[in-house]
Amino acid sequence: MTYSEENYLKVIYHLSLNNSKGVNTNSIANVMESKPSSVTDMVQKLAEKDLVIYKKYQGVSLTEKGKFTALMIVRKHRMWEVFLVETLDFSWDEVHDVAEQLEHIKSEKLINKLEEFLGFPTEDPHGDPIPDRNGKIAKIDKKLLSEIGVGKKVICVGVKDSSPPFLQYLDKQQIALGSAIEVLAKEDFDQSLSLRVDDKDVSVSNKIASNLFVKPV
Amino acid sequence: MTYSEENYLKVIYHLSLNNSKGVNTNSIANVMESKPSSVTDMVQKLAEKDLVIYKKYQGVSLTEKGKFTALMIVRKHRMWEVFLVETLDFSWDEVHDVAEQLEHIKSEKLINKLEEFLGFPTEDPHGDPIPDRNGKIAKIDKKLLSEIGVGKKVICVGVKDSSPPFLQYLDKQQIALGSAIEVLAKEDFDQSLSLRVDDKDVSVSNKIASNLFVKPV
DNA sequence: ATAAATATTTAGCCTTGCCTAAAAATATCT
DNA sequence: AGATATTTTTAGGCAAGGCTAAATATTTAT
Repeated sequence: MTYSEENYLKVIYHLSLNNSKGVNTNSIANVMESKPSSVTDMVQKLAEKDLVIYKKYQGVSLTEKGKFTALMIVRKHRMWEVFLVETLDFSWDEVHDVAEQLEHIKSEKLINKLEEFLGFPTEDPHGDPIPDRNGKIAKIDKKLLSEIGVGKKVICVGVKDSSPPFLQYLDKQQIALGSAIEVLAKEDFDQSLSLRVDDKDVSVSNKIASNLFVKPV
Repeated sequence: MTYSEENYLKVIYHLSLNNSKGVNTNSIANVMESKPSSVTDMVQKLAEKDLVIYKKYQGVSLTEKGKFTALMIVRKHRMWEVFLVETLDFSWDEVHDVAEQLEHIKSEKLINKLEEFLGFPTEDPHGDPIPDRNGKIAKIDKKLLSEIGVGKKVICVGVKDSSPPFLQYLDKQQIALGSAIEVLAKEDFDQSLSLRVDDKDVSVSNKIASNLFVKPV
């Protein structure tokens, strides 16, 4: 399994979570910052190795084998993110690029020992679930903050967008995983929210609220 | 800098330590398990990038830039070995292959944070020195056990050969870094040694003694 | 000093993973 | 339904990094 094949499987996995149908060539190319023709090439190779199911013009989907492989890459990525934040004191907006590299290290023993050292974490620093060694993912009960009614109290449990600018914005507003959030008011005009976060009052746009996962308290 | 280029620089660095002259094509090919013609190709590319000095038929040597790059790879390799043994409980004969992968992770911040977490180690689990972030190596005063006279007391500080079979042999004989060794006798016939290791009496062949580094107590 | 042996380089080819441009299939719009 | 737009695939090519076989230097041995 090459570095490149692993990246394709990972991207196809992530795109499959939204699209219930086959993932199309174009969207893979967009995410990978490559060209549709390159995607066609690689997808045909992956199909020959029984990692994806592919019919011309019909999009791609993962086989069981392909899905498991993708899950093990996601597992490694998220586990390393925990390590970087918990053990090496990286901030949550700095870990992605390094984890993109570390996720390709091949050693089952390494990832399992790391998991043990970290105390069997079930979520990464952005609140995304970490697959266990069998590929099982603990389902997390979460909603978008934008869907929460006025007066409700919730706890912040994850981010949908984990780009550095968004994470840095949250840092600035002192919104973190675990923060207690109460929805004080919702503005009809632009769906912006007035919140009480821990002890502070904060106002956030609908776009922010649509990228924050929360769970009922 | 590609994965492959990094491996060439590392191999050239290690071979330079013995040969004071230029490193020859053949020996690089042997270590890399590739062919001399492939080495010629790559060495020409490295020369164009000012990482090595190369004249046809005259062997290769590292430039300052190439040497620093190689030292940073050695630094990462040995630092990760410490992490694997100290933090994740790998044994010293298991770490090499994983460290070969980890040494290519590109992030200065990562290696420096890791160094801090590990308490600024100066040697890896085999007693080899870890270059600091400027490429400086603490010189370690060490001799081969085979050169130590009868009656002398020394401490085991490193291994010359760090292949799993040799390391496992040492484990079996309970010889580890830090072990106190007294040379009780040397056999004229085959240069084998009678040792007292910590509290146990052990006999080792000259081949073993020629692969163990010790320092005077 | 020259012949034989060894080491190194060159030439030409292969695979991987990517690209552009052109062709073909599918989707959309009126 | 038919024309147009979009998406996808095919064809042909390129760079990296490797290979074998043949040519060329260098070293060693007589």
